[in-house]
Order: sequence, then C-alpha cells, then structure tokens
Amino acid sequence: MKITDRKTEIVNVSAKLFKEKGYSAVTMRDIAQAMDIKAASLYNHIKSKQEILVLIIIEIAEEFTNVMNEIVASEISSIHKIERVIDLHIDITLRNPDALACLNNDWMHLEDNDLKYFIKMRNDYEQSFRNIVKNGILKNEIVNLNIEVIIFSTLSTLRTLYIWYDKTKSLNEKILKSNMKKVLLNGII
Amino acid sequence: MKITDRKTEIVNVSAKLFKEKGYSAVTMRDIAQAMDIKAASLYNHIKSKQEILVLIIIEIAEEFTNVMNEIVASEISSIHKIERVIDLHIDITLRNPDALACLNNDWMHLEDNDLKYFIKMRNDYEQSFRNIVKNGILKNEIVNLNIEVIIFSTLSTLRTLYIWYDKTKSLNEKILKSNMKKVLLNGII
DNA sequence: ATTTTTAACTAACACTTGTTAGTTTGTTAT
DNA sequence: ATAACAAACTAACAAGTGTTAGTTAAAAAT
Repeated sequence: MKITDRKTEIVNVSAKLFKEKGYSAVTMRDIAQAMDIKAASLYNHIKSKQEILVLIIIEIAEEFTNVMNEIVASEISSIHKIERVIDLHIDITLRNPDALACLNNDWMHLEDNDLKYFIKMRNDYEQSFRNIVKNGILKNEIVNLNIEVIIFSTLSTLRTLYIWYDKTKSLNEKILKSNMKKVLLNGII
Repeated sequence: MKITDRKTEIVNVSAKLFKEKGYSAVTMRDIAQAMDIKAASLYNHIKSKQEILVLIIIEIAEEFTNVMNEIVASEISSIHKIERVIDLHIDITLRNPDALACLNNDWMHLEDNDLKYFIKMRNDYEQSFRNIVKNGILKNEIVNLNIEVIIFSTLSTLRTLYIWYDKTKSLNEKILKSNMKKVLLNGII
C-alpha cells in the first residue's frame, strides 16, 4: 500500500471541488476530469459518491470529538480550555481547509446512520463547549452575558476560519493563534 | 398587483428549501411540490431556476451595500460605526434568515453579471469594514491586533447568525443586539 | 356578453446524473 | 513464463434534470 493511494487522492481532489461548488453541484465526471481519468474509473477505488463525502467528513468530525473530550477531561481553567479549543480549530483548519469547508457546508447530504452519527457528534461537541463556558461563568472567569451569544459568536468564528485560509497563510501559525485568542477572549476595544 | 403575489411566494418557498439543502440539491419539482402545484406551472411566474436565486440574493446584498455606505458616510466614532454594522446584520437576519443562508451558501451559483456584481458588492463591503477598523486602530479606539483577524472574527460571527436564528428567537431583539455588541467589542473575559 | 388574462395542467424534450458491465493494459508476485 | 492484480478504458442504462409547447378553466376587464 502506497503512502497516499489512489483512494486518498480521490478524497482530496473531491474535497477541493466540494469546497468550491458544494457536494450536489460536483459530478463524478468533474472529479474524474480533475484527476485526468474517466468517471467510471473512479469506481475501481470508491464505492459511491456518497462514500467520498463520508470519508471527508466523518474522520475530521471524529478528530474534533476526540480532542474535545480530552480538553473537557483535563484539569485546567475554563479560559485555558477555551484556548485549547481555539488551537484545535486552527490546527485542523491549517491542515485540511477543504475538508472543513465540506464538513461545514455539505454535512446535510450525509445519509442515514452517517447523518445521525454526525449530528450526534456535533450536538455533543456544542454541549461540551457550552459546559466549559457555563463553568467559566460560575467561577467568574467569564463574563456573565447570555451564554448562547457567547457560544455562537466564538464557534461561528472558529468554524468558518477556512474561508479566510488564504489570508491567514500570510500570518504564521503562532501569531494567528495568539491574535485569535486575544480577539475572542478580550474583544477588540 | 397583490401584496405578496405568486412570484414572491415562489421566491420565499425556494429560499427556505435552498437553506435546507442548497441550491443545486433543490429541484424545480421540489419547489413545485412545496407549493402544491406542478413544476411546469412555476414558469408562469418565473423565467428560470437561476432567476429565483438572483431574486433571493441580489436584493439583500444591495441592502447590505446601501446601509454600509450610509454608515461609512456618517460622522460617528469607529466603535459606533461597528455597532451600527452589528445592528444591520441582526436586523436583516431576523427579518429574512432564509435568504441570508442562501446568500452565504449559494452565491457561487450565480452566473455571469450577477456573479460579478455580487462579488464586487461583497468585496466593497469588506473593504468598507476594513477601513472602519483601520481608522479605529489609528485613533486608538480599537486594539492594535492583526486587522484581518479582527475583521474576520467579527464578520464571520455576523454572517452566520442565521444558523442560530432558532435559538436567538427566545431572546428579544434588543437584548440580542446589546449582548452581541458586548461580546464582539469587549470579549468574553 | 365577450374578450383577455391568470395560473394551473399534461406531455414531452434534450441533457445530465450516478452507476454497472465487460474489456484492456501494464505491473507485480509466483 | 505465468498467473494475479490494479487501474484504466468504452459503452450503456435507468432515473432525474430544467425547460418548452400546447391546452384548459376560472377570474377580471372590456
């Protein structure tokens, strides 16, 4: 087995195309053309178009879930936990922006068990974050504003980082992380 | 001409469907079914599927553009300008969340001149916001962090508000606006 | 009362979609 | 040298796509 086999290539090429036009607008012929082969040849490596979507989304969703569980279990302050969540999002965004775009925009095209599984992971993830913030407010580490506003303003920024990937490429990773923490935690005034 | 004629109905129904599954995944038969008519009947009112998308997106994009131009021209502090931008996003989100979702996710399916026009409005809008922030930093009203980080953390939160529409419905508009300003401007610590 | 308009319909079109079957070719293992 | 495999190909299909043409029935305008 080669390090990046043909199947992985298909997944990566597809993620890029899905990012640009969305899952439904990308055809198997589009994917094939981007790889310089015919559409039917794709089926030597993958089972269906849907399988490509699953491979792109589920793996990365599981990574978010696993690291979030580590963060929740760790014995650090709420602020520090949030900082680790920020790092997590930036890490994954820098490593795989195409897959993240796909996860954000095309998750609803997952089917059956994959869809259920994804939604459960997403709900659990949000609930974990909510608990971190809730604890932070209780311990007076975090300001006592409406908790949903805090959660969605933070998460929506982190989730859509991939859109700004091109611009953030000019910043290095460390500076991006420290600036992001200051902006999200201390505000801009 | 009735207050909401059949064409407007089609646009509204379509926006809702586009929000759920994306422009490409929604068929004319889907739209027709949601209106309890046959697909061919839609063409008594609209020219094409593409026209529906244009009607949904361009009007709302122009509203953003117009109000942003007013804000830029007004003689108020940078902070106050940003607060007015926050109000603008919340106003439009509460009034028309479906269209906003569509604008955010499906703008790339606009064609030719509509696509060019939209991209120009979007770039101009971002540039206007960038200038507001830049001025704020110069006048020491805003903290001197990387300007792109400030811009995208603020705008990405405002742009994806529609996702949280259901949850924000429990808050009233005034509280949502004041909480959002505090979180975005002063941070959460 | 007659014409025009509105808004629905049925039927069909040309094209695109994801996918399958069967075949071919070059590479790897025996 | 031979067998097995990997990965491409051509050809085709059944279903679904946006859209057009022509028709019909009720409402509005004359």
